[in-house]
Amino acid sequence: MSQSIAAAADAPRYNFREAEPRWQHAWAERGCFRVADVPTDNKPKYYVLEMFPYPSGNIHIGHMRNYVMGDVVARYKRARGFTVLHPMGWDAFGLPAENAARERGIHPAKWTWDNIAAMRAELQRIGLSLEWEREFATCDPAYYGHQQKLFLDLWRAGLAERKESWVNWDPVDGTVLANEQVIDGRGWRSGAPVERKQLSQWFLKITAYAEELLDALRTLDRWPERVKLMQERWIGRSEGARVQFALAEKVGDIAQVEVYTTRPDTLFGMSFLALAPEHPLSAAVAARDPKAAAFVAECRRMGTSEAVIETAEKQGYDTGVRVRHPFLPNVSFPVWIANFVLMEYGTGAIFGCPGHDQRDVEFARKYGLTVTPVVLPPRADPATFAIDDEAYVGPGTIFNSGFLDGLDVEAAKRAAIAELQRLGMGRGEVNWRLRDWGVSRQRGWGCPIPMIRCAACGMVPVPEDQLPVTLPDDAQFDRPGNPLDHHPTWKHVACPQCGAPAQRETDTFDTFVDSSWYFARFCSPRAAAPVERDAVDHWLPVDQYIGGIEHAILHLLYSRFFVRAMKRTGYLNVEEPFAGLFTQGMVTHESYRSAPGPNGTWLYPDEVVRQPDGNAVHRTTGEPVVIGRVEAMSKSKRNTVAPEPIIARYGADTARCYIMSDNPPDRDMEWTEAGVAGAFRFTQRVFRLIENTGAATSSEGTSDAALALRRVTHRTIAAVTEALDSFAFNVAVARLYELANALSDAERSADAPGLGAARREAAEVLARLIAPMMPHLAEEAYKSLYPGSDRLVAELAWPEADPDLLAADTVTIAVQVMGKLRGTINVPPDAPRDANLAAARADSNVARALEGKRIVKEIYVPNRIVNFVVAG
RNA sequence: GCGGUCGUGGCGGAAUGGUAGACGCGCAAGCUUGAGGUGCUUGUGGGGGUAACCCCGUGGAAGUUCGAGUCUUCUCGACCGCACCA
Repeated sequence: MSQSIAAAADAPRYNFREAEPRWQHAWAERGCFRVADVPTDNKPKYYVLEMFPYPSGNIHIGHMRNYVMGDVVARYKRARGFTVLHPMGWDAFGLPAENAARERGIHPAKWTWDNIAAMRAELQRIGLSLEWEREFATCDPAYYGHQQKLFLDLWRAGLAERKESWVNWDPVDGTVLANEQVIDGRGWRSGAPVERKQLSQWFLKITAYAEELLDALRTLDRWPERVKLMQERWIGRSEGARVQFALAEKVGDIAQVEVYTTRPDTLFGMSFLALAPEHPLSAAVAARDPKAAAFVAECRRMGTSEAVIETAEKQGYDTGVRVRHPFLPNVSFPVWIANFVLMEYGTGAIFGCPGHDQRDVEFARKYGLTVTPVVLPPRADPATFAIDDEAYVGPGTIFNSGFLDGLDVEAAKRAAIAELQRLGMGRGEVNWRLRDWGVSRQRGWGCPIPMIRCAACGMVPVPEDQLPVTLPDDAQFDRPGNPLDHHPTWKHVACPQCGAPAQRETDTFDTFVDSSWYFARFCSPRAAAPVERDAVDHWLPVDQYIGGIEHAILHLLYSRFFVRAMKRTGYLNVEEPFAGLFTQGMVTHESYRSAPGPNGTWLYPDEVVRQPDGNAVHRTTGEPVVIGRVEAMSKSKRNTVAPEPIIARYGADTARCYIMSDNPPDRDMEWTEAGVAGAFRFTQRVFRLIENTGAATSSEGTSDAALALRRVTHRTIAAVTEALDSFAFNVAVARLYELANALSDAERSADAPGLGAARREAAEVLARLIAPMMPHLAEEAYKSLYPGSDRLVAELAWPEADPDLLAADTVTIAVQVMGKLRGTINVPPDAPRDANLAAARADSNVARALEGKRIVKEIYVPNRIVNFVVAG
């Protein structure tokens, strides 16, 4: 025993610094991860993709966690017999490159390509099973030229259009923002309060697919429920009615106002009508009423930001105009302009029913408008029921409502709509919260929109033989605004139709366009067309997509739209881009400050040393350090850990192992030095165990010890397989620890017949099962078992569990009395019920618990449990 | 406000309605070592007992069940998303 321990301690250490690059080289040389655009093998396909990175300059731990998860899946599926597509590229357009250009005078292209080179090298050191031959960057004309072609096809198909619209304007970035890019009324990047502004912009008609995008969510059974819910709410279907309200007298040439409502059943509870400040009638009133004009201007200045901050503060202006009630021609109501009415939703006008809408009651109470309840809650008394400051929005019976009286809410909705239709004053309507996708950006580092504005011909598409429209090499980024617009020559071209001097569109696409179809381009990245039909037909949809929850709405919804648009334009024929979606959690870390509160400066983890007592001090000064919260890694709090030094110190496999083993992949993971060290010990231990097994020999035959080890080995195969199938990477690693422990125990037991062979089998299985998580170590360990072989684990099939060895020779049955565990019995599997019950009763502890009691029922679950229900 | 997720040892976490705490970290004792940020052994939910064992225990309360961490209802707490959507 002591001899083998000594041997273990003296065994050479696994030299990952030498081994990891060597195996990476071997995989590349063999082309282990290369597949054809249109494979001719008969193996099933599997497309695994991680959300491609923005080339910011460095790979961070969050990236690494993302790509390692994808790599585990890719390597596992490959071993399971799939032909696996696993590409990587760069989401390379974006603002940081322009900022670098502005601040440091580097051209965005150089900055971006330099970052890509650095990050590619970092990724390669992780040992990911990526097919680098497919790599591309979206800032390459070889990519974005195809995007321009796609856009022109969408435009011809009526899925792209130019329209005047109210936009969210970021005054700091000087650009338009999509609704999705406005967070709490502020620009998602600049953080500046967003203003309302009317501009002519390019839009992609995602609303044309609103219903389909919503309905198809039901088919995405391998998507997280919460992502689907977020999309469902974002698309925002509502059923209601469009109602026309005639003005008592015309304002300008406006004679009526249209309203959208989900509560036509409460029309008799109306007490006012409210308009959005941007509504045409508001403008018409403002044109003749300076006070109204001032109110409208005030609303616009507040933009969306103030409105959010002062959610409770509703403000309105009584225009003096009145509208007639559709069902009560002799009754009219005041028309207000109100800051809480949104022009973008519905018709930009609402009818106010304070009794049954919380916003309306707040508005009515503030301005002294009438409140008439029309829905009577169950068991309420119609004579006394009243609304104070709380609207009643529950179910009930309609009253105070003429022909609707006595109906329940749903029946009244139908009846009201029918009556509106009969009167020609309205109709039922489905409304959507989703708006069209504004894709124009006033930026110089993005894909040019391939359109030309001609004074005579209007908007003219760039002829396809002139694609790609490339960015100028000499754009100047040293002043605010759009560099393409400033450029002396770039935008000046002849109109393709009439030849007259014309101007290019100087806006570029929202970068979300770039990432909305890259997964399709990966199928045939060098094709002369945007995609090669055979390739996308073969590979799409992506079988497993992995990325951050922050893209739950924007990127995923846009991609879902793009697949539909590309299907309509004949590029592909799938319904959805991503059949399976997995959203991984963030990587967090403790934060450190030199002193409590605002006096303390943030310290990097490298500067801090933890003391045995749990306190921390500064590495060089020895000053005490304040340990702060565990939170998302961020540059400002300096609580970041870079993969590079970790890999240099412990090796890629150790980092990979730690990342996968620490906790479930969809939860946030706290990065700790102790955790990495633990994983490092495991990698070294696995190597030593397998190395030591290489020479193990023993007598022929078999023994209990050998059989036991073989059982553990095969159970581990089954358990790891199941864990990997269900994304339970942490459980998979735990099972590998168990196998390593069993192998370690066997190493120390006396030689028994067949044990040497069982150890070799366990060692080989261990080497192959760790491969998805720790691929370099797997190769090195396998090589030590088969020194003469040139097979790579990366090319081997997944081990198969032997069913005979999965079946136990004895099972442990728990014996309960009244549901409480009183003992266990070890019996042969599938033993007869009576024998097991007898054995259970015979257990001394069980017998004691049963003493003096009468058994009234015996619960028996074969191979699992016995439960005696007793009385007395 | 609306919607959702999650509450299990000191910590990360396991657990098809069937032996709660696998596996790891940490900790403790011991062995190895010139040394230990090494290797190894044993122990480690709480309480009681020399022990065999017993009692308690998955945020809280109730329910369904022979049996609940798991299912149902309510409740408390943490986190996330959306938010004047008519």
